[in-house]
Amino acid sequence: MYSNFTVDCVILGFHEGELKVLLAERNEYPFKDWWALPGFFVDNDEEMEDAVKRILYENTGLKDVFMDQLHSFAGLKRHPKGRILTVAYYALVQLDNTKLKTKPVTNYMKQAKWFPVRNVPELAFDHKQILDLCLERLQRRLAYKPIAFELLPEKFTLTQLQLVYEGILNKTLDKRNFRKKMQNYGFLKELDEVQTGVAYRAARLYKLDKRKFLKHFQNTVAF
Amino acid sequence: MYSNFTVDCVILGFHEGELKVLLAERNEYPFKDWWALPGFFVDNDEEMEDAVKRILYENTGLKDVFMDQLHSFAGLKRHPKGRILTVAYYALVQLDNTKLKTKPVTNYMKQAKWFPVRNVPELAFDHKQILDLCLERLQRRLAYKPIAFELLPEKFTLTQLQLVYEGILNKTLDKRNFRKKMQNYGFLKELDEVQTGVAYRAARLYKLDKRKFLKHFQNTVAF
DNA sequence: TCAAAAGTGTTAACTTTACACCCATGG
DNA sequence: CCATGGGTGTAAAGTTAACACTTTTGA
Repeated sequence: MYSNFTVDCVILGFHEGELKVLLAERNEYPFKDWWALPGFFVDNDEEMEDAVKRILYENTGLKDVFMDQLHSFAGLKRHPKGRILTVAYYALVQLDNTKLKTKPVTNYMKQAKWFPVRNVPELAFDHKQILDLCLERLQRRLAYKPIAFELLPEKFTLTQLQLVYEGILNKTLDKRNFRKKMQNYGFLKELDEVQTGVAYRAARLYKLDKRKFLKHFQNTVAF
Repeated sequence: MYSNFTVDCVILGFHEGELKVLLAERNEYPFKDWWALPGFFVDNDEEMEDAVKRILYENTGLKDVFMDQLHSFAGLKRHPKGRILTVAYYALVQLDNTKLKTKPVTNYMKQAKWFPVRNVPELAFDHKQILDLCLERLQRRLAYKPIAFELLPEKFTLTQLQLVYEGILNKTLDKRNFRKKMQNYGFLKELDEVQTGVAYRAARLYKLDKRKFLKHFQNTVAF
């Protein structure tokens, strides 16, 4: 039994040097055949976060991902059938090649597909607005939440980390300054391992020390 | 005709060197006689922001105040009668002595009263959680939204401004450093006026140049 | 041996922090 | 003339920004 409100998910991954968002092609009116953020009604006896997890699983096959609430939208005209309140979330997944193939298992959508966040097709409802808000928030939260790390595998190189920062901030950064700053924070653990399978000099791998990260940023506000 | 969701408002003002929140004493079950954030069901044909404005007006007699959405709460157990989704907002008002007297005009509450934000009575529902989240958000947003200025009259002294910053950040700041920094930003207009009615040297008055403020902070993110 | 990306240091500009006294005013 | 808060500068420490070349590796 469905409640009267929905959740919509901005599911983000990082692939080929780009930030990507998972969109679903709708198979239902209104906006049939349009691309939209994955979302659906929350069940009556279901916690909102569990609905987000369910939608995430239905669309990507993934569980246990980082998520955070974004904003709620309840405009009287946002849905042609009358006001439907939606609570927007974002979720960050570790996209590798094995996870690129999506397999939507519901019948209210035809397919799901990853798009570069700054090059999406026209979206249903107010979903473009939701996506834009999400990107703006990520830029701010990047400074005090482990957002970049949730988009990367457990072990990563500094170049990969820099590319994620650049993708979210939508600008290029200086390599030396970036590495110096990251290493000075003290929450990166340098591993005794290097990349494998590359045709050039293999880069050192690092891990996030989440305890130190959170400690570092828990009280970071202006002044 | 009411919709099935509510808005709850963290209404904040600044008075006597302290950040204060307006609380309402409930006159209805559940939580009859408890203090709570002002809030109510949104009407079916009413925009959510208009509901917030309505509640604000009912509780304070004020219109045209700064407000912003905070977060939505939809826990299955947050309301004893079953899940009721609420969208929490905060609103910032310019509290002067003429506005301190509150006059709730609804019958679902007995009275409204201003409390220091860090010394509130036990609150109904999950309202303490909402208030705490609000204070945390304000600390972050203070750095890039004109929050402090919305709590002050149009013309204010630098000491008043510093007190607001201190109230929100919940710590004391160095007077010289604060003034230097604020004046360097360049968004304060120094007026040719000074305070009146004080028994000591009158302080210079300033105004916010909102255009310059927004320009200054529109692109402020880490790196 | 070449192509590709890894890795590395210094300097100048700017920002932040710490700190204490004299001044102007009204009562 | 005194109590109260208004107003002001400097130096040291820390952070950010700009900038280019050598090294390692696998194919």
